[in-house]
Amino acid sequence: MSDKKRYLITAALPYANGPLHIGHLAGAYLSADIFARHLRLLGKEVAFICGSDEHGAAITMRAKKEGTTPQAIIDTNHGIIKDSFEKLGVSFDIYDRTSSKLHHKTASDFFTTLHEKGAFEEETSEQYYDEENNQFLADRYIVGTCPKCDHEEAYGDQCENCGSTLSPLELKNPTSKLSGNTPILKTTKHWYLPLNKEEGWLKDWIVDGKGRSEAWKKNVLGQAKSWLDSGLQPRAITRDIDWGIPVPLEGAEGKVLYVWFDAPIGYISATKKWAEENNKNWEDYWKSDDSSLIHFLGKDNIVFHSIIFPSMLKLHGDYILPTNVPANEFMNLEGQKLSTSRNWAVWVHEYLEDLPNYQDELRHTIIKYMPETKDSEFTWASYKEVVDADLVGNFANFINRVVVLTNKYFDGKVPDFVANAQVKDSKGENSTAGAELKVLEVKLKTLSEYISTYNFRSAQQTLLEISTIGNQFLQTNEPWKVFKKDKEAVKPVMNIALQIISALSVVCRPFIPFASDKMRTLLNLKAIEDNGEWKDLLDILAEGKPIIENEHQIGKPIHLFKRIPEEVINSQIEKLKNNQPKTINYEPVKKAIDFEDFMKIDLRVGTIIEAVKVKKSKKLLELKVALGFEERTIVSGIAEFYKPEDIIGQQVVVVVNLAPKKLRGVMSQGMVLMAENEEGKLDFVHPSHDFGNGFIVK
RNA sequence: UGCGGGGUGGAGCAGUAGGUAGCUCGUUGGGCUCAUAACCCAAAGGUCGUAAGUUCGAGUCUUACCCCCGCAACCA
Repeated sequence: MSDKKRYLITAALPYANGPLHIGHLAGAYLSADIFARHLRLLGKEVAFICGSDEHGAAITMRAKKEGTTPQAIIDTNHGIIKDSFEKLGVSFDIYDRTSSKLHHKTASDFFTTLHEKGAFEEETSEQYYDEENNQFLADRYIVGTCPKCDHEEAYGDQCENCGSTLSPLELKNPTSKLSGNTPILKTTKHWYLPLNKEEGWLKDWIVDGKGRSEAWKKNVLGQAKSWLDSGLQPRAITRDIDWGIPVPLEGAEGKVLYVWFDAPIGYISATKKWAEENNKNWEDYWKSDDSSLIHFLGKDNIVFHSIIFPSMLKLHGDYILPTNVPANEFMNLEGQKLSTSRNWAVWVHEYLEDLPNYQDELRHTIIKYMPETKDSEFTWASYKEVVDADLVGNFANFINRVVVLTNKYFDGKVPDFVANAQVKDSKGENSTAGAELKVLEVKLKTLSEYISTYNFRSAQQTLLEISTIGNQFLQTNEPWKVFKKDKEAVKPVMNIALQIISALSVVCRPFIPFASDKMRTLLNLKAIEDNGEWKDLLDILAEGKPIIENEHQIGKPIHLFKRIPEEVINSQIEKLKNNQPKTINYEPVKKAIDFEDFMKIDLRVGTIIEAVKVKKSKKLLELKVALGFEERTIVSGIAEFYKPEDIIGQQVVVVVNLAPKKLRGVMSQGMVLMAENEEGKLDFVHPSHDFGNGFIVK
């Protein structure tokens, strides 16, 4: 860890078009929270910044679809998200929003400064415009016929049939996905950030590590490098929509800053607001070499935080560059990708409602399975397993044992610490109280080191090792046996055990803050103010002194955690499976065609007689279809839904006069008709009774 | 197709700078009874995706291939 005086920690701004789910927590917020809490406990100056990202076309479209306003959408979601973070104990110093006045001004000024420095390029071009919706169309909202392979549903940026990269202007018969109409061409002017000019120093900085004080994670470097290697392109930073921050230039009416330009500036405006409210100077955090800037995010945001935002900061001047960009990969849920549209997620606000006061349990499980190096998975079964084993059996049980024994034998008073008193260590070897305190000190340092180097899973494991050692320590010393014959000999044992749980009450805080508070109450110790308590602990231990004083009176035993009943996880799994997609987007009806056009298509009934998977492809099956008068080889993209052996004998409808087309090296002579539902699942279209082959369908 | 990540005992994962293969859960046996049927000890179980190469020595480096996941659609 770069040992700086001040730390500016950001977590990616959640997009306010939906609530928060566990994937978000796993991606950025819990790691950031652990990191920030740890630094505060070490007595560092910390600003932990986040807020809602509230601009962008997706929000306006959602508003249109739901018949409401963008403002209403962001107000609702900002409220839910903010509340979820608070209740879960994510300790932002400020959770701001990009629709705020201050942010508008900050982003606007930032743009102006860059513009005055001549950092942008202007370019006028023709773009498709949907007259019904009064807006320019993003590439993905235009479909048409591919100029290369005549596939009829190519997108504005790419044809999924032949894989070629396209521009919307190349498409034949372009159609707006919004209205189904043919869009018109309009000229429009946009400002571009010429990232290609920044390549030089970015390479030095990212690839060679020039001017960086910390090693970056492998996945982050990999992503950033691949962007650099493929050559950076100028990126448009303005858009023709009416929701966002107006471009502060003459002749730019009706244009706004593109969200990814305005969003990261949100970190700056939020810092300003926080500084104002707390009597601090925001520039100390953003413009001083004493400060370390660390961006936490999920992998989809790597390019913005490693390349684009640093370029913006550098071009603006005065700003420091990020020390590190610790990005996590993605978390899956019960074997499947999290998906907002399919409602396949554990929503944080729903979790908090269903399982109130189980915040630490969720935090612990997500940290345990945090996708630090690769995608990981959350299952309710593992949630129960981890809570029962780690939190109940190991952690809380150890604390409970100590508290019960102390109450039983010494009326809840801490017996005296004697440094050279004889005790057994966790392995059963002879040791002294002082030596055992050293063992604890070493563990605390290891734990601290892991957090500082972004190894949060290892850190959590180290935390649990401390209570494991505690459990072993009790086992080898057997105070319940010894007490019967030698009360004095039990005193140093219980003292050490109490030292350990006192330390735990502090160092567990970044992970399970609610338990930390309960432990302080239970032990009758001063409430933690997140201000150097961990450092104090290490200082005391370094002097060989005990953490909790002799004769200190602790409270009565309580259960910090409870086992998760089987019914709870069953009902959660049930709930997940019953979730239906909330909205269905029906494809717009295509343009009318003549009867003659329709009759050009020759459809026939056939039967699949052979099926094998096409090598090197995941979607394609090579089928042999009997059509009566002949047999055809047809390649069909159904491998994800059907096993080859299961579809032999299946009757199908085939387009027999479609021009042959080579797919993955196999010539396909026709097309099997399939119905596709909103999840993209495919099913055969076929006669409802066994029918001969080769007959016409009309 | 381009790019990123990965393939390690039954399951889920660690393996940092090449030198006896670790952890959690599960399984089996034992111990303890202070504790939330929690805790502690021990055992069984792996040719580290495949093939070749570098090396005295490779899970760890090189090359080829096979397989899985993700990003290339403003969902961390």
